[in-house]
Formats: sequence, structure tokens, C-alpha cells
Amino acid sequence: MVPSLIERNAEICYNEPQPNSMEVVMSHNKYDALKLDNQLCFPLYAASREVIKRYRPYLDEIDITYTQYITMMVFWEKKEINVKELGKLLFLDSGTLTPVLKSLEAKGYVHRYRSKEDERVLMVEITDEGEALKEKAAEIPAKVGGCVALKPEEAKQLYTLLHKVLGR
Amino acid sequence: MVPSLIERNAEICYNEPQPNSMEVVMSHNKYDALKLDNQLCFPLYAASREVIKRYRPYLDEIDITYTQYITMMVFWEKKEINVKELGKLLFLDSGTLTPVLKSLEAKGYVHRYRSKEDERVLMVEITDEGEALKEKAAEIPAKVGGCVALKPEEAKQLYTLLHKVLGR
DNA sequence: TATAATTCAATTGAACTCAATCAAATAGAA
DNA sequence: TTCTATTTGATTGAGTTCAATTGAATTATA
Repeated sequence: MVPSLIERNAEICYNEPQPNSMEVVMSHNKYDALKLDNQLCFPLYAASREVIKRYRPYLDEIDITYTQYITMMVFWEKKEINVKELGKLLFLDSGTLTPVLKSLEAKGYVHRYRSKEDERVLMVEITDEGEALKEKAAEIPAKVGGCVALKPEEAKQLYTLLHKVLGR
Repeated sequence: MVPSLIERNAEICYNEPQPNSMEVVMSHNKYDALKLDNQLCFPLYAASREVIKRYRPYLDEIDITYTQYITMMVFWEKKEINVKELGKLLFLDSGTLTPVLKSLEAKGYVHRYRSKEDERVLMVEITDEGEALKEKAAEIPAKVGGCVALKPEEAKQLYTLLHKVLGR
């Protein structure tokens, strides 16, 4: 049984490639790295969608999507932020955020306006209705938490590793 | 400094909730679990998109998308599969796969046809052009691997945790 | 003060994602 | 056989997602 490429650092490795990694890879089938089971990105992608799917029934109850939910999370902490800064926090660009923010504005949860100091900057602030939504959303994390089969220390490990991938 | 909710198992926990988790949560602000920094799903979602983004320049060279790439991975291993089974492997449903497979067929990499035994079943098989593409794709995992800042043992940990989330 | 470079959000276009629904085919029960 | 339930993929509609482009506004520079 050949050790999987993941163990041998094929897809994900130091920014500085390991000295011997290439030889090791070469000693096996050159297509091993293309096997779905040896991917790290694929389970990342699949797990992300699976977990988001578990939010849907609860988010449906308050009639927002997952993207709208994490956007509101920012406003529940910050009250006011511009689109660029919001994009940095959420790793999303304006092409994604513009329709999300317009939708949240249509629902009455945020208010969009141009900055007086720099009219290129679009400011977004939470409304009273947006603040009120926080109350309804407060139970969601606990409800979703019960559906994911990770022990607390595993969850913490995963959290740390993901932040490392995100360069934090 | 209050320990983060992640450490206290707020969002992600055993399927059987921990006996004392609720009290612990109650002893802090009830909105803590709504902070972006205390989310596990969010960095999962963000990291997934960030890593897929790193594939794009290499996938652009062979003119396929990430979804098409992981779909081809299945065919490089299996030669032939029906849509339902393919969906199980990729955690994707027919609404996503139908256009992906049509696009791959238009590029000449797969061939779609109805099963003789059961005409409801759509079979998809790889073509010679599809097999040839494997050659060009073979270098991609190593190229992308150099861009992710994880040590080999961390990558292995992450791999294991993600498969646990996926219920594998 | 002009002019150029930069910054910022919006828009556009292509592709993905999934819930819900539909239609066709099959399997199973009466 | 006839009726019903199930299986299967396709379709539809709403909402992302992002690269690339556009246009407005600001800042830096000559």
C-alpha cells in the first residue's frame, strides 16, 4: 500500500517546496496526484458546501441566504463599513457583494450611502431592523453545531488549520 | 480574555451535544456565537474559494473550470459512470452536473448516452481526448501545492478532519 | 493648475450551486 | 394487467462567484 500523496505533501506543502518531495513523487505513478482521494482542495470544497447546506433550514426561517448571513455578522459587530473593507473581511469582491447588499437593503436590514469625504466610497450601515434580526439569528450557531461530527478539540484544530490556509 | 466559542464547542460539536456546553455558552454573551471570528463554517467557505482561486491560472491553460477538473478526475479513474453515482462522489446534484457534463462533451472529453438496461440512467464515458487531457493536467497538483502554506503533517490533519466533516 | 495614475464600486458575462419541479421509465402491489 | 410509488436526469429560477471592464472621483505629479 503506497502512502497517499497527501501524506507525502503532493498538493499542499510549504511555500518553500520540501527538498525531497519531487523525488518521492517521481518514485510513484505520476498521475497519483490527480486522484480525487489524494486531493485536499476537493474535500475542502465539498465540506464547505455540505456545512452551508446545514444552515439553510435555519436561515430559511429568517429568509436570508448564507452569504447574507455572514454579511450581517459583520454588521452585528461593526454597525458601519464600506464595501472594500467588507470584501476583505469576507474574502468576497464587489461583484458578489453589490447584489448581496442591495438585497439586504431591500429587506430593510442595511442602508447604503456614499461617503461625504470620498464619493467613490460606498458606506453601508445596519438599520434597527438589522439589529433586531440578530435576536432571531442568535440560536442558529448552536442548532447547526449539533449536526457536525467533530469533537471540540478537532473543531479547534480545523479552525487553526483553515486560518493558516487563509494566511492568518 | 474569554476563550473563543470554537474552543468551547459552540458551532461544531459531537452529534450528541456535550453535557455542559450550553451552560458554558450561557455564561457568556449570547451573541458570541454570531461573531465571524468564532465561526468554523466561514473559514471553511473562505478557504475553499481561496484555494480554488489558486487553481484558476493553471486550469485556464487547459481551458477548464475547477468543477470540470474534479469531474474529469473521476473519469481518469473510472472511465465510465452514471450521473447519480458521479453526483455522490462529487457531492453535487444533477442541476450542477448536467451543464458541466454537457460542456465537457462539447469540448470532446466525454460522451453521454442512455443506458440500454434502464433508459432513465444517463451513462457518461471518457473519450480519447479526455484521456489525453490527463497528461496536461498531471503537473497541476504540484504547481498548486507550492502555494499553500501548510506543512505535510498539517495537510494530513486537515485532510482527515475534512473527511470527518464529510462523514467518511 | 493640468494631467496622469490610482482607487473604488458597479456592471457585465460566464459558470456554478441547489431547491423545487417535471417528465419518463421502471418496479411493485393489488 | 392496472395503478401507484420510486428512480432518474433535465429544467427552472434565485442567488452566488469572480475576472474583466467601465466610469466616477480622488490623489499625486509635473
